[in-house]
Amino acid sequence: MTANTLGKRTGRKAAAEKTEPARFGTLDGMIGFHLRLAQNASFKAFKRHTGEAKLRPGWFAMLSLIHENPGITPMALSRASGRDKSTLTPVLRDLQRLKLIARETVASDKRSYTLSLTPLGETKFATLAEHAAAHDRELDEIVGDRKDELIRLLKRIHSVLD
Amino acid sequence: MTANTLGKRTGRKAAAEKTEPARFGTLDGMIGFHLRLAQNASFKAFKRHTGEAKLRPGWFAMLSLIHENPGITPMALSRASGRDKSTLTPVLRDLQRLKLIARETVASDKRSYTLSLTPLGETKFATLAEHAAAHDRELDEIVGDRKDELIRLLKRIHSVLD
DNA sequence: TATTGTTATACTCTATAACTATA
DNA sequence: TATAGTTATAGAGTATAACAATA
Repeated sequence: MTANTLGKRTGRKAAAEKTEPARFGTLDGMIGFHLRLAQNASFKAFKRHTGEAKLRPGWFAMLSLIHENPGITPMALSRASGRDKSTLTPVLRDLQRLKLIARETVASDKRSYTLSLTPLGETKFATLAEHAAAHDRELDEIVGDRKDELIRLLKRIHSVLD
Repeated sequence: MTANTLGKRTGRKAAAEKTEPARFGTLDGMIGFHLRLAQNASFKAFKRHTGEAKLRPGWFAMLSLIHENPGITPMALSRASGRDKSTLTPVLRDLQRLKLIARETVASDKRSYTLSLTPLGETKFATLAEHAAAHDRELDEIVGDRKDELIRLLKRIHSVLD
């Protein structure tokens, strides 16, 4: 057994893997498989970038959508983020506990309420956006000039399948 | 509030959403965000295709890799599937309990063992592969002739980041 | 009757750390 | 010392179903 002389380097796999890679077969031509691998790798990289800033992965999209759509309701947020409404409750509770978002009752519908970022939330969002941007720049470098093409395809997958 | 007259159609969002969509802002240009949405949509579609066949999402890649690489060890499987070795243990236990895979001790290293599909495992794999292929054909239709390009980009994201 | 938001519950995928038995 | 595999534990993301309040 060829020993691996390299230690683990903060979440990335050892560079010089001596064992020959496995064959992927039909898996190699499957979009779904590579989608999962890429998303997982991106997710881990995102945590590397934002972990220090105490940014929970699910938070950034929420803060960003509320920032862009002040007065948005949880239901609209659910649709925009592609997550079930029930998954929003704990996230919004956490964000409010941290005073990053504010809820306001809406006269026209007493069941619902509107969401907006507090000044503190805006400040925090700006910081988080920098980290997220750094992450996405890393992705940008990888895909190069095919970025628009890639996003277009990913959007289409989401909109057609979901 | 404009009422939505359409019922839910097995996991897909209502077609004619009357509420105007939210603005995405910078999120719209972020690869990571769309990667998550696309992967999630693909995952849900995969479950729609394979749910009847009792195919747990994580199983197909495992069976496929063992099928393609008979005699592969758990560690090699871990690297190939992009999952930590500790996450393989319960999956392999389940697959063995169902008599789909077989373990064999390897003389050269008593710590490890090799994996292969049983005849039953091969049969089951063939069935599952059909369902998975149906799913991927759905993805193929969506991306059209950009499939190779897409897979190339996804592979690069995975290999560079992980 | 239908919808909004909450709660309860559960499932999947994933990771880290500590452990054993080897190497 | 380092590696293979297991176990224990935890966290993130997600979903469904039932519920109360309101539309």
